[in-house]
Amino acid sequence: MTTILDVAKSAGVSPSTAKRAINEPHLLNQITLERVQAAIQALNYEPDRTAGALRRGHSKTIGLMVGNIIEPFFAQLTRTIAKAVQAKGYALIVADNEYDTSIELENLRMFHGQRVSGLIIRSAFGEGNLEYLLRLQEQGTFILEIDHFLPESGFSHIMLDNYGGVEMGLRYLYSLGHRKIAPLTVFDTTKFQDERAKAYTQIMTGLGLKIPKAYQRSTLLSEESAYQRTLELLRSKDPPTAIFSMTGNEASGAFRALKEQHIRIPEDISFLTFDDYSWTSLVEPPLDVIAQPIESMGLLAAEIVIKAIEHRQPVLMQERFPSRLIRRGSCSAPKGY
Amino acid sequence: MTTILDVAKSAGVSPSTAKRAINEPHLLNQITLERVQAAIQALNYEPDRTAGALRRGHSKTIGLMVGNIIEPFFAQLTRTIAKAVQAKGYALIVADNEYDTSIELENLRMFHGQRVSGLIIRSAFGEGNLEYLLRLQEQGTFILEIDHFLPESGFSHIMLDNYGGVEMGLRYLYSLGHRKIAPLTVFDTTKFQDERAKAYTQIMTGLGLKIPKAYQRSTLLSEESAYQRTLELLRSKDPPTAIFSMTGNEASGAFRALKEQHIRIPEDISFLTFDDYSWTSLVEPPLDVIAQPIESMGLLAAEIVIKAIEHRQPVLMQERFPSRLIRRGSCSAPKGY
DNA sequence: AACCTTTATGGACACGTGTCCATTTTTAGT
DNA sequence: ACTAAAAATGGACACGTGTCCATAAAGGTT
Repeated sequence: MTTILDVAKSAGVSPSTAKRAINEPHLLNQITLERVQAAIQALNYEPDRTAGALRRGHSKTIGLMVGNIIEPFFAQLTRTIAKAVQAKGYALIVADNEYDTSIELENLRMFHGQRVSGLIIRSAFGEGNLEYLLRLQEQGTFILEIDHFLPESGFSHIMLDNYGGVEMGLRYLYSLGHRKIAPLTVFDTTKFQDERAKAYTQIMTGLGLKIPKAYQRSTLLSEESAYQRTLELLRSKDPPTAIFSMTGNEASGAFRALKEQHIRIPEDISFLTFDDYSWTSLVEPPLDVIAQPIESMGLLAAEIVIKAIEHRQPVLMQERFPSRLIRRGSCSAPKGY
Repeated sequence: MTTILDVAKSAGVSPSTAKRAINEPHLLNQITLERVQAAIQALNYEPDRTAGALRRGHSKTIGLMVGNIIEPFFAQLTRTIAKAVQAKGYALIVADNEYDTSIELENLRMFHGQRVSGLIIRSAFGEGNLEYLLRLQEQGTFILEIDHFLPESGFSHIMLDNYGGVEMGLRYLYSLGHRKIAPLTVFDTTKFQDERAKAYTQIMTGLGLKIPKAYQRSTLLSEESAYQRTLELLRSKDPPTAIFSMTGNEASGAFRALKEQHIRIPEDISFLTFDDYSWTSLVEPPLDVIAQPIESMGLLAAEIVIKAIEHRQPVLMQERFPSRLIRRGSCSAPKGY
């Protein structure tokens, strides 16, 4: 493996000078600089980032932990962040926690071992790893939560305006005449309540609507779980006139169930979901969705993290992004309204 | 940052002994082992993998370069591989080349700098970076191509049996009575021909069918490109009776175009595509697809790479996976057959 | 020419681990 | 009790870089 020493020898300069050609080229005499650059080229020299990481104390690497890379929300986030941090000379290490605290811990250990410079995390529910995260932060790793945050952590975070999104959705359905609106979401009993579930409860109450027990059972952010839940809702003795899915992932399971049961949308039931996934405009009818500005969130996340690392001051930024309602035809007035 | 020296001191043993508690615990006296483990726990010690990487010469890190992480095929591959390599103590660094050779080169440099132990790559078209890859290999990085390979590279690879898949699809459409079958795919003019495009040409010819010039224009593996291409096909004076999309990505654009033009499937045109993406069963009609065993391919990829790294012998494995035809109702006999 | 400043270059060292070899302690065999 | 072998532990060093400080050369001022 060629090192900077080989480059220096080949260019006839000292190792220090050779390194400067890479890190502080403006300090070098033009002629010297070119000679070193030629040597780098000729030897195909590429600085060993593992050595740099050891010396520096962190690896110019960003850890990204998401719920599940397969979900388009996370896939797009991953792509945006990967590109943005690479442009700044950082590499992206990805892992997913499958919404499971113990898997998350495994991955946090791995990130710790890799001495990641920063960490962007969509943490699993529960406070399980807060302690570990705080320790990481203490050791100088900048931590940014995204899409979800632990209320007591005090980390920077980037979030959708979940309350606003749910409110927009519920008011929309309400204005169409719906009163029996069932959510597909996670009702967490711990203090780390899902924001959308909480907003649903608050806003429904604010609208003077009551929430039957049957609506408050959780799904698990999974397709299968939402599929089952939807079947249950349809079978209940007082079925909803509208279903409001809080994630695109759940929407897919719910839509499958509705289709299988030959429920007509929106004639029999109205359907609204978070996340403007590309399939939502391909199905019949195309779905009304609440779209998240995923790319903007990813770009800001990358920017904040890099800035915090390079300025090495404790940055605190907690940002909310607005969502957008896209109407395509899956919601209408309920029957007999 | 606590190091193994701190652990050793705290446990009252030498650094060598402390390290052995992690790397070769079977060599230690039970009592000593427990004492060291207690110290590790108490100090929250996590080995610095950047230091290990420097000493070892590679970073126990796998680089994964895909075309575009957003495509479900790559997202699922990423997830499967990430999980599998993490289980073996490796971290996964991801990057996508956007099917662009120069972006790919950037990322290869980054992987090189990170001293990745192995590299799994879905290379961009063209031979642009073959030289760089060969140099990486020479320096001890194991390289595995996936989904696509450069014929002259001699790297290990994991591929779908593309010929078999295309043949299965074409024979299926042929047996239904179709003779005018238009493909959505990349017709590459270089020697690095896309396997599916090549197979299409060969098999159509073998079936005694001729391929109009209009069918041989490329799409770019993108939704938008496939959308435009489909519109063109519909407008042509002798439109096809069946469309065969060679990737799930293109299928989405094509389906959108067909829907927009109010083309009935399969009454007006039959539609078949590679990739069993989850939306394909949600649309009307549900689509016939040729499914790839993505998870099996990912698992084998991870296994081969890790094995090659740990045995550090030059492994050569070139493996083909069969695809599977799933019929759901988007193909039928052409009109008037 | 003497001095100071600026520009350009060189050298020493530490980061935390893995590897290799040396040394000490224990066990087994007689 | 003595020796050889096995088990357990210890120590020295190198990996390639970034950082800090030292030195040399060039330019400017009096």
